[in-house]
Amino acid sequence: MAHEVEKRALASYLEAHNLKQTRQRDAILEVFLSVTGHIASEDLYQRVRALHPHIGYTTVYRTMRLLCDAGLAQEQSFDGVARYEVAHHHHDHLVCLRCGKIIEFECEMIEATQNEIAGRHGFRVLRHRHELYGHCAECQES
Amino acid sequence: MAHEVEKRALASYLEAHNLKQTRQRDAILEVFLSVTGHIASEDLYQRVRALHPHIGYTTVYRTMRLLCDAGLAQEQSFDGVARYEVAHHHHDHLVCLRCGKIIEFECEMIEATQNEIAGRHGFRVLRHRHELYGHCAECQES
DNA sequence: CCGAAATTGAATGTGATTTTCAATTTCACG
DNA sequence: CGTGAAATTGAAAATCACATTCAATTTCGG
Repeated sequence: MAHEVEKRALASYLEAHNLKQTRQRDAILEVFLSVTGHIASEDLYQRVRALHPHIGYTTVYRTMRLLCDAGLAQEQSFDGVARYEVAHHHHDHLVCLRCGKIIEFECEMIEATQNEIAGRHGFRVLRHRHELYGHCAECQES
Repeated sequence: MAHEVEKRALASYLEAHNLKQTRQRDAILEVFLSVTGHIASEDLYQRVRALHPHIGYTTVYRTMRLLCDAGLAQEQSFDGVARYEVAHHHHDHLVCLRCGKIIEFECEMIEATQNEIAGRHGFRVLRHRHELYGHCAECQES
């Protein structure tokens, strides 16, 4: 059985919050972790349903919120629909407007400059979003 | 009569696209330009309605889309509701999560670094969004 | 095994747009 | 000036994506 680490993380989050371990939550976590990249709730629901026809959209939706709270997932939104990705080191995104491809990037210098600018305005930054929209290499050719 | 430049810009956009000059469009442009900062369609509608009770929400909504197409307005969305600001030199935003204050900033170095990163991935950047969310100076005190 | 508490999921609600469509207005042309 | 084809308006209804309700079901500590 894969994803043991994440399953244990979820289990301890559930226990710590008086929540219950359920087949649905297990199944959704499993499917979510098996997906690479950024997936919309609707798409995730379709995938979950393929394996577990009895699981409803609401449960998928609520479980993703739970996984975010538990720190296992992160919500993004590039175009109005919420997408989830497996939580890992902070990064920003390059989004292709034609094919929808998403590339992650990170840059120490930008982060540092950001904080410097915020400080200049007396701001304390809690989070940020930095997205570059354009055309990826392949899409520029066609 | 104020905002002559913008009115002329709208007029030529309308003419170039076989669209028509109407009282509503004039009125909405006038109100929009008189507002400083970032305004939500609903708020703009309220302001327009105060002066022109006969203008409906739909028209305000559609006109803002038109103004965006014409390059006179720009749409932003920090929290799920669309906001419009007068189009001017590109900049990014600092958003206070408590009071909603929005501060604009720009940084040559970040822009340059962005393009450099995109280029490294073969991306051609068309636009971007860069928003820092946190607490402004005043809100940190309370 | 029991039962209080949490969870599920179908149905319904919500809020912000977005579209429909009949009535009205604009404006190029006669 | 009139006309009429094409664009616009706006009240109402539709959409979309997410969020909540609530009765039935499941979980799990004792």
